[in-house]
Amino acid sequence: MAELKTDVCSVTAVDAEKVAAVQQKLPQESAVRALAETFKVLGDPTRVRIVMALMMDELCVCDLAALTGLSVSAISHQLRMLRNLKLVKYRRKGKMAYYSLDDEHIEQLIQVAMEHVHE
Amino acid sequence: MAELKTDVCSVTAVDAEKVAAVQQKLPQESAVRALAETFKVLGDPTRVRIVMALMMDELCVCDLAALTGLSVSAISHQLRMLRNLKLVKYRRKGKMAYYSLDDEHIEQLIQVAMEHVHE
DNA sequence: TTAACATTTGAACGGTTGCTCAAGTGTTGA
DNA sequence: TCAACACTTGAGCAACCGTTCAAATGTTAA
Repeated sequence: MAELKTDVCSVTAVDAEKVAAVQQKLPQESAVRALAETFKVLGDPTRVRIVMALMMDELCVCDLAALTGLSVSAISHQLRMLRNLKLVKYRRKGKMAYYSLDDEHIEQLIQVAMEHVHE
Repeated sequence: MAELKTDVCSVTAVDAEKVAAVQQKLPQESAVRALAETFKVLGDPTRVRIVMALMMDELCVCDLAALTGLSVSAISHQLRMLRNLKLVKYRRKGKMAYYSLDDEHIEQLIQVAMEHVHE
């Protein structure tokens, strides 16, 4: 009865119409992955602290290290990740690298998530 | 010159005033952790698909398994996580368990994150 | 040029995560 | 009562993550 590629798991209670309708409206693979990546990068306490700190001020790597109590190296690794996902940007001034947020949506995300955790 | 507990990493370029001001405004440990947990649970393609599917319709476990191509067991494990974080709820009807979203903020989060990934 | 320094990078490590498989729970209908 | 079924749960395993440590990069100032 299952027309799709897998009847490996022979589920009989599937509401095929509903599933087909929903499946059609789901964004494609790549969009889902990009969405998950964005959330994942915010899914770590250290990176949340970094982002929230940068919501308040522009800060250099060692400021962030002092703020979090972590090593400069650890912070740099995390900043690279945030940079790759386009959540933060930085400007160089001599030896220093001053980081700030790159996207106004990020503050919104933090805001809405705060409302969720506060029930 | 560093007055705090660790001068392990003897950073000299820290802007102490800025750091102190930001640190004071950062939410406390537990709030940061709760925030990160919320993002982390959305930081996986399978769970994103589940949540987006539930934005469109109420679905049972095997509907979601069919939708994603994963095993019923895998879906159930993920639903437990979403349940624990209060992102989804369910009602029982006989043998079936029908899942739906538990929090209107989740849809907002997905919405805002979509705007971010679409540049 | 050289030393000092802010930052970045790569390797390596323990801990975590997402899946599968097998077994368990509880409901339905014969 | 019993088998079928929808779902849940626990163990186990490979892949991934966040940190540290050591080394590299690139800038400043002597």
